[in-house]
Amino acid sequence: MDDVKPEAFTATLAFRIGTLGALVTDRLAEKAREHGLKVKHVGVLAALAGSGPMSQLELARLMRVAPSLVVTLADHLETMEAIQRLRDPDDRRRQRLELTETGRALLDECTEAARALDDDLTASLDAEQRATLESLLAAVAAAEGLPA
Amino acid sequence: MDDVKPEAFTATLAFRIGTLGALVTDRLAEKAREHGLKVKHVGVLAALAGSGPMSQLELARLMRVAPSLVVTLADHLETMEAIQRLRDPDDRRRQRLELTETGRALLDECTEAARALDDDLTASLDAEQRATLESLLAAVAAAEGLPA
DNA sequence: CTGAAATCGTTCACGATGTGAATGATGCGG
DNA sequence: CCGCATCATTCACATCGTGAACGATTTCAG
Repeated sequence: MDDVKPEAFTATLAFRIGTLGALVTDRLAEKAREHGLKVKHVGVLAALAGSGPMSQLELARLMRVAPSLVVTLADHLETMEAIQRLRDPDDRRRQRLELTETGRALLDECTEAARALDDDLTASLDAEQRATLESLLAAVAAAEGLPA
Repeated sequence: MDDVKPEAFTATLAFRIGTLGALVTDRLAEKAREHGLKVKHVGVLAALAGSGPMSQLELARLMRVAPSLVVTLADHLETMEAIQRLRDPDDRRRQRLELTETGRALLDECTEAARALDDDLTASLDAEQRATLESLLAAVAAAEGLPA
């Protein structure tokens, strides 16, 4: 007993998900860069597509990010005309962020790129295993209160 | 047909693994900080424990990190007496990094913390689902050439 | 109605993290 | 022995995100 395996730490879920997450995010960043975006920009587009228009503060909470960061993300997306920034007439402190057609198209392209990445990642898995993995990760993500 | 779901991007494996990875790494960082370490320091300890003593360059390649970063990581770990840095007598350019007893103990504590985190993450899963998830992630990680 | 307090977005200075380009020391091949 | 590769180190730098002000607006108590 008490025979601790040397690889115990790297065999941990926390370590595996962490390192895999970093790897995957790097690759996703490359693809997003081809469209002039960072990963978080795509996160904004996805949030707006998934939850509809919202204020910057709502978005900040959803993305678990400082409100000041949303400013710069929205700035860039607005410049690209991927989103519209409208003062909420009912509360003129709020900026209502809304996806444009351009933004939707951009998101679709990034989604396509992400799917291609998925295919690559799961190349060693059969269809059933892949579906299982997706389902289990979705469950864990949901339990942690992550979007979608 | 062609009815694209709004949540298509967030339902992607790439996005899920990426965001989950960030979340998990943050939590792991908190635990590591209690021991005076960053996550990458623990990565160094784990690598040395798993693959045995090695040079800084080997470690840099294993961790997919710039050699200059290994310098500062090793500096800190050496100060804590978690590793030993010995000039390789056969090739005096190399620094042979080796885990000390202190380092081993530190790694064990961090592994324990990671396991606790794992339990938390998989609280909504039964034992079989958790084992399946671990196995599938290990397969994906292995296919991407990640350690352990 | 009015002034105080809260809310939202914005700006800015800053810390934290990691990289790539020099540099110096050492090893190796002709 | 000399030229070149390799390893570790230092350092300047880019990137990323945060938290503390601040101004504009809304809300609410009295």
